[in-house]
Amino acid sequence: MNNNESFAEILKGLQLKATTRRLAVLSILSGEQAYASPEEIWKKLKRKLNTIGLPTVYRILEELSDNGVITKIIHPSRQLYYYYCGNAGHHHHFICVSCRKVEDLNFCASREIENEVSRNLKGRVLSHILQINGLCEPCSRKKGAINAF
Amino acid sequence: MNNNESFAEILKGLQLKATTRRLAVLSILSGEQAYASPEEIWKKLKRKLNTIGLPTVYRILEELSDNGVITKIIHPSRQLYYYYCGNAGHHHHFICVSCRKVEDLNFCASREIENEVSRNLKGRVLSHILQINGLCEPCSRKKGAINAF
DNA sequence: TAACAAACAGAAATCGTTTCTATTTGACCA
DNA sequence: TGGTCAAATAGAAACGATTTCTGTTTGTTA
Repeated sequence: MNNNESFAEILKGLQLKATTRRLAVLSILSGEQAYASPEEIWKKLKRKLNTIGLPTVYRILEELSDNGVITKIIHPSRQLYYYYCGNAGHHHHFICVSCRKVEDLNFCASREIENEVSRNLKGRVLSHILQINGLCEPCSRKKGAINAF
Repeated sequence: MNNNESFAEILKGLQLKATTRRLAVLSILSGEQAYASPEEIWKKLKRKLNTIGLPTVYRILEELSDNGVITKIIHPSRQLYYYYCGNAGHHHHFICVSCRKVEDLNFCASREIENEVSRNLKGRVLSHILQINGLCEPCSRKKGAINAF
C-alpha cells in the first residue's frame, strides 16, 4: 500500500481528508494508461467499493483537478476526460476525430502565450488549453470518417 | 440590404437555402462585437422575427460552424460561444475567469503544432483549439474571484 | 473513545442540447 | 406567375451530463 500512503500525503497537503473514495479515485487514475470520463471512472470504482455515487466521483475529480493533481481536458463531443499528471508534467493533447484516441504532445507554447497576453492584453494567465484535433496515423490511412464531429 | 445579398451568396455557395432565419443569424453575428451563446443569439433573433425556435438556432450555428463561416469556441463553463470570422482570420482567445470577457489574441502556434504532430505522431492536423484562461487587466486589479470556475 | 466537521449516498433537479413530427417555406420549373 | 417538392422550421418532448439537496456516515483530532 505504498501508493495509498503517498496519495494520503498528497491529500493531506491539500487539506483534504484521506477518504476511501478519494484514495480509490487516485489509485484508479494513476493506473490509467489513457483518459477516462467521470462515468468510466465511476464504473471501475464500483468494482472496488461496495457503494459509490456518481456525484461523489464528479466532486472528487473536480477537487483534484482544481488542485492540479489531475488534469481535465475537453473532448470535442463535450464529455470531460481526466488523466493523472502527478509526475508527467504539463503537456497537450492530440485527439483523433475518427477513433477518438487521445495522444500526448510534448509541445507547449506557454512562454509565447505568456508574452502575448502580458504585452498586448496586460492580463494574467492562469491556465491554458491547447488541443489538436486531427487524424491519427492509422485513421489517416483509412477513408471517410473525417466529419465524425 | 447589401449584407443580406452577400450572406445569401455565402449560403448559396454552401448549397444552403437563403432562409430568413439563416440570414438573420448571419446578420446578428456579423454585428456582434464579441461572442455570444446560442441562447443569447436566440433572444436577439426573437426581437427581429416573430417566431424562431432555439433548436433552429442551434442547427443553424452548427451548419455555419461546420462550413467555416463562423467559429465555435469552448468556454470553460462549457457553454459554446460563436463568433463571426468571415474576414478576421484564424486566431485564439483569452477568457477572463472573473468577468468572462473574451479577447482576441494574435498568437497562433499552428506551425509548431503541425511540425510536432507530423514528426512524432505521424498524424494529420485538422483543427486546433488554443484557449487561455486568466484575469483581464481590470479584473487582475481587483481582489478575489479567481476561482470563478 | 467522543465529538464534530467533512464527506458521502441516493434521489431529484437542472440545464444545455438534440430529436421527433407535423407544418411551412424557398427554389426551381412549367 | 403559380405549382411542386424537398429542405427548413416550430414546438413539444426527450436526452444526458452534471449539480444540488438532505439525511446519514466517516475520518480526524483531542
